[in-house]
Amino acid sequence: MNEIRLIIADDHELFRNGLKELLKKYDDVHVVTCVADGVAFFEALDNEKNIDIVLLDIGMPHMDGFEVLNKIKALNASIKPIIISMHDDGNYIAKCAKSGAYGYLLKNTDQEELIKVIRIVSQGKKYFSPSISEKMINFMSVQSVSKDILSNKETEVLGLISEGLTTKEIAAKLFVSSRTIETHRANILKKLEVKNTAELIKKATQMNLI
Amino acid sequence: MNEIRLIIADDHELFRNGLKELLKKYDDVHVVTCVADGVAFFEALDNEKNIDIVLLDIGMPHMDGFEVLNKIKALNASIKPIIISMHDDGNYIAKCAKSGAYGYLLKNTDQEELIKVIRIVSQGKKYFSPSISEKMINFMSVQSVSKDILSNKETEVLGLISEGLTTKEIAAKLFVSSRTIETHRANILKKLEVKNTAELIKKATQMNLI
DNA sequence: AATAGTATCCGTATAAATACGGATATTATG
DNA sequence: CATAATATCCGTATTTATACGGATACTATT
Repeated sequence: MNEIRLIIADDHELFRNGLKELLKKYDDVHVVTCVADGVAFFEALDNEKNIDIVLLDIGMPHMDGFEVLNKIKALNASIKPIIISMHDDGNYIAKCAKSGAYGYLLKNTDQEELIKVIRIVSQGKKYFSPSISEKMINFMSVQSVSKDILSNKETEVLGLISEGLTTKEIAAKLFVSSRTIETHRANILKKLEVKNTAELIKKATQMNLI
Repeated sequence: MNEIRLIIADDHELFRNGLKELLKKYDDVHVVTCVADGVAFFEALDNEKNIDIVLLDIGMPHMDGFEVLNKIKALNASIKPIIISMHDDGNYIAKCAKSGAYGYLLKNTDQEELIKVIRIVSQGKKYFSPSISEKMINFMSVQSVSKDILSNKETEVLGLISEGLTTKEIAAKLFVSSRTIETHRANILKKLEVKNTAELIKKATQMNLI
């Protein structure tokens, strides 16, 4: 029988300890240690090896869950993070998915769900429950209103800008004068209510325009 | 009994007609019309009113599924698109979710799943099956390797750049000389292997850095 | 103690972007 | 048909960004 070794990272002592007690019931799960923030978590990770899973709270002091996720990802560590959050914002969920979370649970999840996700994730599979996925998908589509504020040409120019082409290069590519592209640029900035290229690309990305 | 009125948009005649036949079995579903591409779809939409759902193929000539999705979204139409695709790339799935799809089915889905999704979506709810969601989530986290290539200061500067601040403004904000920020900028461009701000912001977004 | 990485600063120069203001031909749209 | 939006073009001026090359002080790590 392979024991699942996990760490609990949550700044609420009661929750942390409760969770630990609760997991004692399951023979295949061993809570190696509990920590109260991201910094302590990485210290613990240095001492303990062969950790399979971390149950990770998002809202922690010092180094929050997002930072921990990103750092784990950067470290290329084999530990698989499961987020335990109070919030079911699609925003949060999508961020966690992007940052490499293997699961996302709400704090009011029932035990069956919790142990189920732990077991699935311990095998290296990701699991986001249908209701969580739904929240995320809804969020993803919320953004972006109108692709229509930009004209076709403007959209085309925006695409080329985002690829790093300069005004001159774009002009050459589209067989028009640089002044034309400059005008397009100016109009795009105006329409998206931004003041320079950096902000433009950021906003366009958010709006799903490129 | 509320009849579900739907349009089928797919460039493969056999598939289109087969689907239509198949849906005849269900009394609550009425296939209003079938079209072969996006342009024809919008023409049909002009003539027929009260369409609830469109079963939408991604790979169509003239105007493909993505474009149709985006246009529907822009129109703010009440019609709810369900994607029927041959591909289960997380990439495609995520794009569709972003573009407002209400469902995503593979072409080898079984009938039960199809009619189930149609009925769920007809009530205004989105439905992406667990296996489809999983593909998408896996894709989302694939990107981004190292937050570590940038130093702390560089990351900070990058964040401010992405908010549209100029070099001078950033310098003032961080109480250093403009030349320092210029150097940071140059180093960031070098590290991310891009040649200007536009490309920088795009790449940073993809890498989940901002 | 030495090395590597980071943060800070400087000069010179060119290229590119942004801010004004104005104009015409074509295409949609009411 | 008239109006509005679009794509195209132009000038002038200023501000920013990018490309070179070089330097010092601090920190952390070997």
